[in-house]
Amino acid sequence: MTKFTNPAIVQADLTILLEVNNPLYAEARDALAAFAELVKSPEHIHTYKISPLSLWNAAAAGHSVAHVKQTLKRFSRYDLPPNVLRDIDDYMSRYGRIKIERGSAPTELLLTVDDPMLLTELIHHEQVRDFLGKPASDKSCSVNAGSRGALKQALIKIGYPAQDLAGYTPGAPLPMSMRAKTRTEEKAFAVRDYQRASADTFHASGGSSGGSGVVVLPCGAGKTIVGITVMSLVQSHTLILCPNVVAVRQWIRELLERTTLTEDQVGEYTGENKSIRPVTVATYQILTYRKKKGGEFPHFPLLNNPDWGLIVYDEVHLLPAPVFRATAELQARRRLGLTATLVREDGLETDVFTLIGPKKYDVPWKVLEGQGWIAPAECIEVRCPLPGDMRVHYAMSDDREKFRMASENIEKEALTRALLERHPNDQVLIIGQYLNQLDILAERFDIPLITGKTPTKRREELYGQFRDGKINRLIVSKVGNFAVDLPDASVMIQVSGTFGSRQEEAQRLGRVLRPKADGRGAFFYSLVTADSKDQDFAANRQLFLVEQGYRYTITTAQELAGKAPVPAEAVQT
DNA sequence: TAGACAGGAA
DNA sequence: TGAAATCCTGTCTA
Repeated sequence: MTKFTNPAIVQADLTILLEVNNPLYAEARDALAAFAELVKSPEHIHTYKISPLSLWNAAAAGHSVAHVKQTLKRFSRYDLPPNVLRDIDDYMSRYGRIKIERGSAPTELLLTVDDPMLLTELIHHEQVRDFLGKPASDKSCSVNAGSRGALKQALIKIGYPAQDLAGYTPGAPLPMSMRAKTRTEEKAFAVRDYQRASADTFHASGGSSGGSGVVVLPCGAGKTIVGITVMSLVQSHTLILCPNVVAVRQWIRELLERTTLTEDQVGEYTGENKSIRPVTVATYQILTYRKKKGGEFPHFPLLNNPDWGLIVYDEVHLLPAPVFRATAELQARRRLGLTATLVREDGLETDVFTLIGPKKYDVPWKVLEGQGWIAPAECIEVRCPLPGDMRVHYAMSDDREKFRMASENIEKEALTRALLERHPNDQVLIIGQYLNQLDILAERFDIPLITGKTPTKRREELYGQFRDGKINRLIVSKVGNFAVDLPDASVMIQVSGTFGSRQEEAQRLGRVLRPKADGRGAFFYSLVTADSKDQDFAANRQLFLVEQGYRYTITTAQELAGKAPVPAEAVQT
């Protein structure tokens, strides 16, 4: 059936074109998010892509083939191309055809399939056969000891993701529960509905299939609480891995504040402090540390400690490759990945899916905004041209130089000045990629600058002043991407960003999303050089946020000069 | 014995 | 694609 008012055009190459200025746009966007990925988001028509992985994630989340097809039909303008229906059938039905289950002997694992032919194929497949033992029946076959992770990786590589139902080792028991009030301040706190729901879904979904996977929530939505709630469900010794030391300390603080765990039960395992306790919080880096290139990993035994019944991967999108490899060996432990943006720019999404687990739960950021858990935000891309005398030079430069020139465009200085004047009383963070550029801005506007070289003491001092409102402007370099202790602001001005990292943009927006006491919205300005590499990469950076329901207003310096800032509530889509 | 700092890694 | 940040360890100083 053809319905010309529908917003989507589904193409035979598994891409979907979605018309933005259509009454059904928002509904279609939210429905597509379950099984397609946004790849381009120019003003009028957005492009989504259906991939095998996006379909498997959907299947793992419990969406049926019929549901996916139905969704496409509902929003599609034209009849669906027959091959698209076939591909959806084909890919999605593969999820669940191969299962890994517990055998009759305690440690035995079985690979089972729905069709003897498939088993024959696998037993003879070059990339798979080494992980398999003797056939147990015409539909099952033993799995070589220790090959659970490697087998799953090999299977997904040949297009057959395995459903892992073999369950988990319980780990050493650890009775613990959440407190009703925080420990030191005795403030009452309750686990929010979506936090409870993500923990329950992770822990319980489908019986033995529960217990490994990823929960996706924006910064400030309380991912730590999700982790802690899961711990209180699992009740076993737990290893928590974090991207940096500040995050390690934060976890420890939260654990002590919000659970019945005591100091002697929670340990820090970092360069500074190496205590292993029933709950141990470590950095990724200490695991990947090697004395010299190609040497051994002296801290790996921490991972293999048989007591862990649960391993939590904080910011799983930052997981380094060697930890992946180690995780392949840990498939019998429950694994919880936490992240604000599941996307990885290095294409290791498949490894996350296979070795940590499928996406178990996510809530579009806009939904949390609607419930008041995060502040409404307006995203504005402000474009400015290169100065006239730079254009010839720009035209003659190679791509690398072009990006740098466009990023450091001197016109951004005037633009920043205009934006600062526009927000005289707000807490404003300026964030950028190049120290040179930030140095110049810091000097021009007399604003303190924090970079990687700034000693911790000075950082804390400035963060503190900013938090108390003693200063209301701060310039930060890439430190701002990772610093969990960065204070909240209501306005962020991004003067330059990396090549096109979607997760970076999301993390940065997350910084201004904490709900404001007066209920006002936040502003996220991204300064971009018009018609340049900068503009191309900015478009890529925005993808994840557009997928989450944010709309970027594109404007110019001149347009901006004429308008007063609009409260974000008034411009919500 | 804590803190500061340099150097190497990924 | 490149720049910048982080972490861990070892060494030196107070």
